[in-house]
Amino acid sequence: MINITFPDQSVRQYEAGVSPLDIAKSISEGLARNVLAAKVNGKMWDATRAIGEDAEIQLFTWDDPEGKAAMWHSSAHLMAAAIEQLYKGVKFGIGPAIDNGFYYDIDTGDITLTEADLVNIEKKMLELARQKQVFERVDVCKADALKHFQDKGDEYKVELISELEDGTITYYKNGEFTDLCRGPHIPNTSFIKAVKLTSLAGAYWRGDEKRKQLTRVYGITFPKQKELDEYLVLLEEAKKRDHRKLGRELELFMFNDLVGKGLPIWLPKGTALRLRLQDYLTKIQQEYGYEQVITPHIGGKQLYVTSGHWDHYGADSFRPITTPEEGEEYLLKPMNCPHHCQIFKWKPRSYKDMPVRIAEFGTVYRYEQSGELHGLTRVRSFTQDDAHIFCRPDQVKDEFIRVMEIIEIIFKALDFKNFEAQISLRDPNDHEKYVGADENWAKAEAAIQEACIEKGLPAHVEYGEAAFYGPKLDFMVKDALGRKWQLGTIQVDYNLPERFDLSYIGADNEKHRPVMVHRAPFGSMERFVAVLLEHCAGEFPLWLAPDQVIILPVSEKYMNFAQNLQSYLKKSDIRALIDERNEKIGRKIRDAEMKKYPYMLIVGEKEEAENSVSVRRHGQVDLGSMSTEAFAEMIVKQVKEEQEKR
RNA sequence: GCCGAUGUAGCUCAGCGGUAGAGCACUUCCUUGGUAAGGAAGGGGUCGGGAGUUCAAUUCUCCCCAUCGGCUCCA
Repeated sequence: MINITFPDQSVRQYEAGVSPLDIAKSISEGLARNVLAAKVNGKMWDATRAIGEDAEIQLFTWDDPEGKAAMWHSSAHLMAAAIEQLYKGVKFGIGPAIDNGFYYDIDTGDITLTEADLVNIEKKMLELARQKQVFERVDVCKADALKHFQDKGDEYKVELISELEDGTITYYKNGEFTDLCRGPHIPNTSFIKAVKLTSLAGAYWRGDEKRKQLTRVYGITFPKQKELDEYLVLLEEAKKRDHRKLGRELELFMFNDLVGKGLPIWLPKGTALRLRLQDYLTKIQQEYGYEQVITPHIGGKQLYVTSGHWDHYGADSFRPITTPEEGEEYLLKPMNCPHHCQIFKWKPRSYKDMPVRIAEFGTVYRYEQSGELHGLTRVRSFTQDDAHIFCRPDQVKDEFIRVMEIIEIIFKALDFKNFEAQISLRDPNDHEKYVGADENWAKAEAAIQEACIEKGLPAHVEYGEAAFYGPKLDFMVKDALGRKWQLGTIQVDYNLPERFDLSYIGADNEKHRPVMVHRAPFGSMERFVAVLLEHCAGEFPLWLAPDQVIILPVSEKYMNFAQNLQSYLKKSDIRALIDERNEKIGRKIRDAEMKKYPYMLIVGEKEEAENSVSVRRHGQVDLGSMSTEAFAEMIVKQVKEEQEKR
């Protein structure tokens, strides 16, 4: 008999060789029907795999991320099995589970898969799934494994196996399909009830662009058709919220081939929105002791040679701008930090002046690879809500806390309720590859973690993710559809102060090296507006909406009253426009709803007589009428409350 | 940059070896209205660009450009 310990620390006894599935059965039939995988003594384990010794066990169902991973990993095998049957002679790379489903990289040889093939593969997968094929785990020795895949002619698997240690190699077989795999897998294929292959893409073997490009097939599976349907609805919803679509519909921004790819143009309404965001942040930054600056869009090449960016990124950037003058070269600025370093250096700084906080909405230009461009989220020119804080080493923690406060205010005002942080620290095994003194790093890393704890910010630590020049803290928000986006960032930099030989005079009358902190609560205006658009589906908070109110006269007879109303509202800084079209009121309401204006004011005979407005809120029905004064007061109050949601 | 797909009116899209169509939007007229599409008429396209095949190319082929889905990269 062996002792099995459950997550609640209770212990039960079982025969040696019992499987997690057997254990589940002993608890309840229902659980047994749903167990997809398990963790045994900290190792991922098949539900059907025997346990030979005392163990701590955790059972996973579809509701656990681990259960989903097992399901999707098994689905990848199922898809490979289907593809192998449909298309002879294909070779397989790797096929893992991912956040939302799975993929398999396949060398299809002379065959080109198209979207149309995906439907056939889906059908085949469902056919195989219904056969209730068991996933059988087999231990193999390296020599046999190599021989098996060499005979099959699958050089990708051979390469993978040759890198594995003998004695650790396992196959999983389902039906006629055998794959190199460490598992775990679901008990059998019948759990896979609904299949959707989502897309086809090219992917380099092992992510190396010098190697062969394989065809990557993405898919997702579910234990119930209903869940697939729900997932497809979610995808539809995401499509509706696509910021590129909303950006056009709401007339916020545009792109133009003549201007150039990846170069967004902000339209009047988009600009109004962006300026409002900038003003909001500027005001907060003033409270937090920032000084606003403006620097040119280009900088001398030598600036970037000194900063080190030229060596690092110069070859993959926009080419230098030359002038009639021999040897004179400028670069479009890819970041604002070198300029700001010059501002710090411009006059002697005392320890009493620190920290110096220099802020700029700085537009930068980066030559992103053309295939990487995407709406407003990946562009070649964007404006960072940048600031650089030059401080003493003992001030790092306090500065982090202050920046975190700003980010919190911003996120709250924009209704991002869920956010968390990722702390990126050095690779503990290799301190060599980082610049800056070891003790400073240690101090800053500790400061960041303490700051998170003090602010009660949920954060997880990633080792080895720090930049070579310093540790950082990134903010991830979850939007209304539960998607995660990386927005704000705070980064410590030991590199630039060194390269630009920045210093301040300490109390000891000696020169000291300041610590530089880069930070951008929005990240970039472009990216932030994109995320905000998708988060609120274009229904901006009232304070931000480019147009807050639309006045809908019932007929042309009331146009005069509408115009007077508009100017009256303007006195209270309420942004209102009038639908002057010769259309019926029902039509005007419909169109105003589609344009997502927060408030509609219907005005006709009655309103004119009473100097009142009939109010309708976007997405709601008639709210009844109120006096024009009461309406203006209500809007002003609401805007104020939204902005002060701190 | 690489793989694949796409590119037809401002938008969403249909069509096709015989040089274009719908809906919405736009303009004008009629209607002057009360909480999600009133009616009529009209204007608008070198069918992404270039070359080739053909009696004839928006349609077929090739090359470019842009967009989309991925890969890679991200100071």
